[in-house]
Amino acid sequence: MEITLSQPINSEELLWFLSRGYDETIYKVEGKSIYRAFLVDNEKMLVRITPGSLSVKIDWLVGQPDQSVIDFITEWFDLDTDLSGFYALLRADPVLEYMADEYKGLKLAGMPDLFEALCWAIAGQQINLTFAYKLKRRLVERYGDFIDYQDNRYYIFPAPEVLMQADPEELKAMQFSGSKTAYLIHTATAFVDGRISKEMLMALPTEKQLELLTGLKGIGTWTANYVLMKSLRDPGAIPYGDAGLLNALLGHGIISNKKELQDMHALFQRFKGWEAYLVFYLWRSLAIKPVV
DNA sequence: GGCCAGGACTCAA
DNA sequence: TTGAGTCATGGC
Repeated sequence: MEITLSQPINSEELLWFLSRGYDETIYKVEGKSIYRAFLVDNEKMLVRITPGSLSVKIDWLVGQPDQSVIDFITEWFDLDTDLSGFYALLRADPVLEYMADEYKGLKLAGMPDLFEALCWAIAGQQINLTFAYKLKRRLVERYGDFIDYQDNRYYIFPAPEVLMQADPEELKAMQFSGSKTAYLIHTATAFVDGRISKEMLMALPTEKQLELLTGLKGIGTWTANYVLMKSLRDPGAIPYGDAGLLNALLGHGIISNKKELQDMHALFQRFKGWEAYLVFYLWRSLAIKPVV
């Protein structure tokens, strides 16, 4: 089946971003397609997603076409958002205007699954991304379900019910720190207890969302905003303090050191309503070469 | 070997 | 509310 788009997307940029040299566990990019397994009503599915310019092709390799998977993919790649407002702001900025052409049509790749987004953020706190992906792989391979298909194994992110009961010693043996171990189990427990869910968050205003998230152990300002950006798709979310963000701002000469952030705040002020996209594009700019 | 990594916590002042 | 110390381990 195919999703028809009203705005063209940059599928090459998307595929490149999704596979940008890290060892991702939860999906596989091969050629011009993305492979990902899903669990829908206890049924495991495997799809091949092939983004074009004005359409996204989805093939069910295992299972039957399912609307919830289509919705997930639409959200994952932010297919419905029109970026023209963002590009108008970029073009008005002498330092960042190049992004409007160079990354044109690049959609913010999100993480629709809130639990996965939180776990990923916890795993990635304060460590380099290469190591963070290693931790994620160990976690998913140990606790996640999977589908075997043509010599490949496709993993599904573990459910909170499973992670809640993980043995802390086992997590530590996978090189999760004591803190990360505790945070992961606390977070999984909060999901199982019904203290947090994506639906719950979606019904709240931003301040209450941040309050609920940062009320969980291990979820600080950075993580809370990170998941608002990647999972709730709050266009105004900014992961304050993010190391990559600060480095990108330094690289572009927008700030001159990591402690004086007035110019960063002024920049975001100008990008009201597109802050999350600005962060995503700044992250994107880190990936190939530092822009000096 | 030292600094940094897509931080958060606790505790003191 | 701000700052220092702590956790914890790999990557470069």
